[in-house]
Amino acid sequence: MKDVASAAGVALKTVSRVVNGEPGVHPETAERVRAAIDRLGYSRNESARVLRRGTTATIGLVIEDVADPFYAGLSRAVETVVIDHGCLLLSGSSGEQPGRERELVETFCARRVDGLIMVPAGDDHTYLRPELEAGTPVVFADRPPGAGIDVDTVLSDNVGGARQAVRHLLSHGHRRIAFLGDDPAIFTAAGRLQGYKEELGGLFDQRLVSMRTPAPEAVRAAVERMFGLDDPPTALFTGNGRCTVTTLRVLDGRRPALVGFDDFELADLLDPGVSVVAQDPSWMGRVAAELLFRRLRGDTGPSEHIELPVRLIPRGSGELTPEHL
Amino acid sequence: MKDVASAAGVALKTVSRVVNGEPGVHPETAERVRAAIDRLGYSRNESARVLRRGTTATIGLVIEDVADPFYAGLSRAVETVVIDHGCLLLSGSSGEQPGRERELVETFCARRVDGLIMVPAGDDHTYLRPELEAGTPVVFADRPPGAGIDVDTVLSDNVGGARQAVRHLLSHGHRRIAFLGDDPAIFTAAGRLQGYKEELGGLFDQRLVSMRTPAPEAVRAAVERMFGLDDPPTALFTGNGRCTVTTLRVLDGRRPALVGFDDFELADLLDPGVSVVAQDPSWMGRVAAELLFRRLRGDTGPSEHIELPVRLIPRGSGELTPEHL
DNA sequence: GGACCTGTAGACAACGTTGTCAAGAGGTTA
DNA sequence: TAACCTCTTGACAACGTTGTCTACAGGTCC
Repeated sequence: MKDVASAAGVALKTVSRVVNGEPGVHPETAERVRAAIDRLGYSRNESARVLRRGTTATIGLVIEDVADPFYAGLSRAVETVVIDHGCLLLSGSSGEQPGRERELVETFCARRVDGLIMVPAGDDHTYLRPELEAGTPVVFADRPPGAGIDVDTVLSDNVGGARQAVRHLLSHGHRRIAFLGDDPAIFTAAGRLQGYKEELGGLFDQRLVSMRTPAPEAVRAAVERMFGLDDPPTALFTGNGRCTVTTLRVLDGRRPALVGFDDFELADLLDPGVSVVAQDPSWMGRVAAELLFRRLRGDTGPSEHIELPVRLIPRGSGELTPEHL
Repeated sequence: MKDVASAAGVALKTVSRVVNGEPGVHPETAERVRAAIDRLGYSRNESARVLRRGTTATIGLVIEDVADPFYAGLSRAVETVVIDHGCLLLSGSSGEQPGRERELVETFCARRVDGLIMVPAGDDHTYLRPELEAGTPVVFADRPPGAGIDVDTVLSDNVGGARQAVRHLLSHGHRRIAFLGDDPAIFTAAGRLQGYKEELGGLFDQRLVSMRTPAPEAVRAAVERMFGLDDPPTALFTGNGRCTVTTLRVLDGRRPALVGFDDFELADLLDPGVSVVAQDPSWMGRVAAELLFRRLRGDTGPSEHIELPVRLIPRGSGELTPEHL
């Protein structure tokens, strides 16, 4: 900028004014400055600007894994909103490790992001307190913060969605409905288990429940165990996209009725089509990002807790009856 | 930092030394400083550090769309390498729009990213010249830069992969093999078309080729047209993941042999399993990122042009014979 | 002609770091 | 005792912006 100024024969501040489109510069002078800028290939140093202005126009996003389609969709939506607001997105994947989550958040904060959107991996977020007190808005998506932290949150209706899935299977005559879910330490998994239990009521049977990381071997073992029972399940409810896909792989010819939580590409092309309780990751991302920008615009109302509805999409697998087996 | 210094009763510079783990600070003093840091919840302002040091420890990544599984996988791999090097990742999706690509790159450069990895959307990258001359390393992934720009590039073997696919279908007795690809303005699509033509030789028939954005209606129209011919195709080669999936959707009962470029989740669960020529997006991301960091460590050798091999995975659909129809 | 605008331009400090240099305390060597 | 070294510490400038304040020229109003 200094070079541009001397090249154009004006003061530093005048260049600054031109670059920022501030008024009070003679058109002719501005033209001369712009010419010098082009000639020198100058581009403003954002770090200095940030330092001076105190705002980075950068949002941090912490998710579990960009390579997971659910979070990829969420990311894309967040990114779109962020860019529409003239900001940039720093993102990182926690890989479901609380330590990594915290590292990412702290790194983002050291870089003075204006705001933070996170899908937490851990359940202790007291480390956020200094940032929150410093006024950095934070929005939690998909899962709520741990105890003692109250911030804006955007969740899916996990309990309701699970109840809907189970009700659907019940209405098709099933009484032995198994649940294959993720580790119950994960908020969403716990909520879906709760909905499953609530809707099942007296039909609940602990032997038809398996909650663990959806690794192929673990799921296979659980499925084998359940189908080896005297009264095996006639229907399955799978707790998330990964569980659904893994389960489909290990079913291996068996054709129980099945409803999965989370939609996934090609669910309609399988035979039978896979009925799912669909979340909308883009919607979640958009809502979270917009909430964040409302805070950045100065909204200081009490923290919001939004629950997005989910939608059951029948495609065949969830409409199979016990007689079909 | 100033506050920490006065709280600990030392000079600014001493705090700086402690924060950066520089030697020459008495352990006792350092302890006092660390206590003050904890007490005040201080965290270093990275913007100021960047301004002073001139390096941002930030890498920019421009891709086509994070929500596309191929780019999501690539992103994740890049992110991992970047974080292992103590840097952060700024990312953005161009949505296949050259203008957006350029905006993203320019914004990243204004923020002084240390390096840039990009999947280009446009074919004119002369705008990168000032940055390249300023010494910012850039790596192109998946597609090469436009004319006049010579930088490190990591591509898949598009021509070879297409030849492999076509050879596979030929070897199963097919002579009427259609190609459903993306817009040939896209480098990868053009390369795959070329491989298809080369391998097909005299069997090439323009009527069996459709190259356009894989929108459902367009693909459906192309498929209907081809199957309405007097001598319809007995096999299809689809030019990328999106084309493959869309084609599967519109085939609607017809069962030609099929090989797709790009692997996708669940390809094995469809009936028949979908044979594909698989790229490895993680590998591409990792290679690109490692190349970039080699440049950042000072490697100034001539620009590298890496071509990653692809692998044909037979799953059933590509092994159907014409007689099967 | 003086007071008062308005439009344009520049001087200067400040943002929070870090690199450079200098200085004081204390010990060792000649 | 002087000269020299090491260890620890601090003063200060600089990074490239932008906000604030001031200055000047020219016009308008009384």
